[in-house]
Amino acid sequence: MTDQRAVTQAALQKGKMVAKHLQVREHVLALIDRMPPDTLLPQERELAEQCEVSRATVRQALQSLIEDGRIYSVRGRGTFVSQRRISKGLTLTSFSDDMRARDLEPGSRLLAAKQSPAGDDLARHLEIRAGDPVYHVERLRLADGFPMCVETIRLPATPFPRLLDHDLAGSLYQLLASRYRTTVATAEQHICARALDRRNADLLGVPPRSPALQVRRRGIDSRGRVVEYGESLYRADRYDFELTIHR
Amino acid sequence: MTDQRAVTQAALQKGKMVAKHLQVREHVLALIDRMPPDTLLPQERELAEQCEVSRATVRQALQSLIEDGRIYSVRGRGTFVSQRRISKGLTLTSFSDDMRARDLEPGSRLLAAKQSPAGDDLARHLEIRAGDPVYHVERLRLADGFPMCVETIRLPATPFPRLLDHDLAGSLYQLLASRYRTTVATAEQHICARALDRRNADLLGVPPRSPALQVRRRGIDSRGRVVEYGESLYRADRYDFELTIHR
DNA sequence: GTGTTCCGCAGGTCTAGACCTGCGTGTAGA
DNA sequence: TCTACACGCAGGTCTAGACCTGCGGAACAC
Repeated sequence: MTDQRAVTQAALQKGKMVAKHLQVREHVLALIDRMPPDTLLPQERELAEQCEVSRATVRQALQSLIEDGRIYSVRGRGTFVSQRRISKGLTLTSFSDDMRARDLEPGSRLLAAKQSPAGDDLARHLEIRAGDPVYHVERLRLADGFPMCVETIRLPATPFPRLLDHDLAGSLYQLLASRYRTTVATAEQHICARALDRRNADLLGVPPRSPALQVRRRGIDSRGRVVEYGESLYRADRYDFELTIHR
Repeated sequence: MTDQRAVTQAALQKGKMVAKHLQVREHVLALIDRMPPDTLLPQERELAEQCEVSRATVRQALQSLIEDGRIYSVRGRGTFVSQRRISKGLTLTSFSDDMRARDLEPGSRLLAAKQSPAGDDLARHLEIRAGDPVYHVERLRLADGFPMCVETIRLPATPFPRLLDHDLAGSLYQLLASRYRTTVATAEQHICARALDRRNADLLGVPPRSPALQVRRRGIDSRGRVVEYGESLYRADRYDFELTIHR
């Protein structure tokens, strides 16, 4: 299969082709798209032949789909299409993605953006030293133009020089990824209910003391460094948090 | 490596040996146990030699550790030890377990237990036919003797004959497991904030219109059948929901 | 002093095979 | 009729290689 290889490499160099296991993944996704739950998929050896790749590559693709809950496999029997249950909340998404998944157009209004030294509490959450410089970004997040949540994010300033000079209206996660090569790999979230104070109620356009969903989030990159500590207050009447947990 | 193979197989047959990739995993876990964060691990080819396995097997082990957040890898540089964190996995726990994890003694006061036919809405949630018999169990859940949440659970009656005859003060999940051999394998949860009405506020011992965390949960067993559909209203001042999500 | 280029390191992708093991079924024996 | 065993299917594990690519440092050039 040396020719095949040469073709792949050449294409990859031109940036016009993706890894084979991702191609197989797409192929299988297209297959299961028209299949009812619990339908038997072609066996791994067959898929390998169809896609002209080795079985190991097929297995890599299937593994990723299993992790996504799209398919499941039973030893000795085969691989099957999963029940089509919307399992949102498992994936780590930005506000923008989250809104788009709900068929809403995300928007943003910057309320504040400043830099100041960290207090004891904030330093503990961000795992930095008290007094280290920290960015504070506060935004009113909109869905189809209507207020959805008030979001306050704090980031350690040192790893992200001149962050506040960028456009802060869009996805912060995207900015961190494109400008600073930092991805939030893990997030610890605390969810609780709160009554809105006057200011936040006004911002969200609801009466004071209305209930809100408070999500405190600590974002951690793949190296285990804390990159953000944020707090979001969602309008209770417009937002709920969905998640599916297993075992 | 045919001898090695024969040994492995013989041992596996006797049930005295685990898969090699799991052995490698343990090996690496032992290594990183004495290492500070961001320490460089031996390279994959070296580990393969140390453990006398192929590089693919090493990679399988490392992959599982990356998914667990124990290590991270940087292309072209190597694999490193992650920051040490206690990641409270997204485990499916009962109220009782949940409270014990918070060092609180779980309790319960039965408010209602009855059987009635399912309406359209409830039937849809439980994936049964309208009119099918359904148990309704309402309980005030206590932590160290103080009200923590009001919980309403509905279960299809058919799979659980004489459920209401049992003691309903303890863990319902435990009852389902011990008496009916049914385990909730998956749960879909919707979390939102609510203002408490008069009745529930009284039950929880807070002023009316106080905010509460509402958790609606659909429990599904390993065969994909809906086992329960419940709704819990937690006192916002005493409860928050923690979860860690990975990308 | 400051880019720029080159090179080596180490992880990422992929192959073509081999063998193991759980599961279901079909068939033969009790 | 029912149990037991044999067989085949299909996923699970593993090997020994090959080549790609991002990263960082060193050597070189301006």
